[in-house]
Amino acid sequence: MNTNTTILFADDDPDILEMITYNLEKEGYNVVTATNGEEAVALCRKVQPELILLDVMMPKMDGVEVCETIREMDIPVQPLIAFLTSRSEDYSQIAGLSAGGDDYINKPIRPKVLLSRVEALLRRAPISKVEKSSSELKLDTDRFLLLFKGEELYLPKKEFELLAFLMKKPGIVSNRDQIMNEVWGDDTIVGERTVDVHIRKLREKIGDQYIRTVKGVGYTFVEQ
Amino acid sequence: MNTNTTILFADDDPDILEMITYNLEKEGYNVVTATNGEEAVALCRKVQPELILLDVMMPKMDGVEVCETIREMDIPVQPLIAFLTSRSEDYSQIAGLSAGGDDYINKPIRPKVLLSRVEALLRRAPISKVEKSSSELKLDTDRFLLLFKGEELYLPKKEFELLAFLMKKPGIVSNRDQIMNEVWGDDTIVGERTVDVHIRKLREKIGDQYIRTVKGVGYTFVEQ
DNA sequence: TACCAACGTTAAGCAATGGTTAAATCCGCA
DNA sequence: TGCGGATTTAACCATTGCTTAACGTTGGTA
Repeated sequence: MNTNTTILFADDDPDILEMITYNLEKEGYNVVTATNGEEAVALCRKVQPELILLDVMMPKMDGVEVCETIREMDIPVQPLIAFLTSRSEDYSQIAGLSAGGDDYINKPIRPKVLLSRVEALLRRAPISKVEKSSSELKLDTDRFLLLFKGEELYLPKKEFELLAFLMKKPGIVSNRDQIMNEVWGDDTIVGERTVDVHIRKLREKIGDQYIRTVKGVGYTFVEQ
Repeated sequence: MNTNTTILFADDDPDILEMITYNLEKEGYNVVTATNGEEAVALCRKVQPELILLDVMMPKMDGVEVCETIREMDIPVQPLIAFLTSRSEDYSQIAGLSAGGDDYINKPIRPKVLLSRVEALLRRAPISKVEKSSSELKLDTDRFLLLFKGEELYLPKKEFELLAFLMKKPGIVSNRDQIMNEVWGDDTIVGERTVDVHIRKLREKIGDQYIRTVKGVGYTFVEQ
């Protein structure tokens, strides 16, 4: 059975909450529920679920916000996140997935469909989920500071955002376009050398070993 | 770009085929198309795509049958499979996903939605991380590095892409035209000896035993 | 054996790319 | 408005990696 798998389910409708919980528990999953976004974030930190089912429209914090918050959280294993929504418009789907979501399930929810989907999501989750943050270097996005070898280092905004972006996907190579879109925004156009200069300033502060250049491709954060 | 990612797209409607192909290629994916189920299965075996987009209703063999056939195939890496359908009934979704599909996309297809979905699927795909192959030699396409006898080896872009291309179809002989089209692109024309030189540099780094020359035909990656 | 085509090898030149630096500009703030 | 740090640009430099050309080697074939 699925007794080792914890699913966090967040929805503001108690009827749906109850129905889905019943169905998931019948399959042997551990289910934890939240009725608003803030509760979902708190519970995620506490129980560290494998999968989160997020209603998009919720009080306090909507699903997309919750997703973004969780994706920036410093937790050992990032959960899978699937959105539930009755809105089927394009923009909603894109907003959800680009916020770091893994799937999108339309309301009204049919238990059997949901179970199939949950199964498919978990089946595909990477097996080796031991994601360790480098011990010497930690980013505190709330306080906007960098913990480097025990000391607190305040970085300028752009440098901080650039480092945060790279650290979000350690090991994965991001190209200049991706970096500029994410850190500067789609509408801002800056010169080719701008990124380099910020990379240089970061390397000046934290050393060369953390950011690797992949020529012709981009940059990547290297875990130590 | 996504030049290392091949997507097989199967649909019996040539208009949809063209539109989606255009959009995927714009993002840099390699797209291979089929107009019926049997063709899809044959092409899957041949090109070994990372992702297959399957129309559910097709002549000869429907999408679900294709999926089942592929999931039973003995290929080095099982592709991700997503279904496309205009039927949104429950039974169809469940049939699709329990046949071993990874996702379900409703028609009518909106290009932007599809691209988000494709991206989300590939982002999380365990198979695209470390290419399964000989124990001594592993390619990590996200990190742009080669794991060779336990050590990390950074290869220059072209060498990496060339090796990735060959390793994608171990045992299958690729001729120079195929290699140049895939690694260099259709529009770039380089001399005959260029490929040889890159092959040589690769052999210098990983030894002669992995890449075999088939005179008059091309090169092939040899599994150890 | 002599020839030819195909592939291998080498080194050199060149183009692309990123690194570096300093100066200019921007921007918030008093 | 002027200051100071942050950001961006521009110009130049260094390095890497790509390509080519010239020549060497091999293996098949008449």
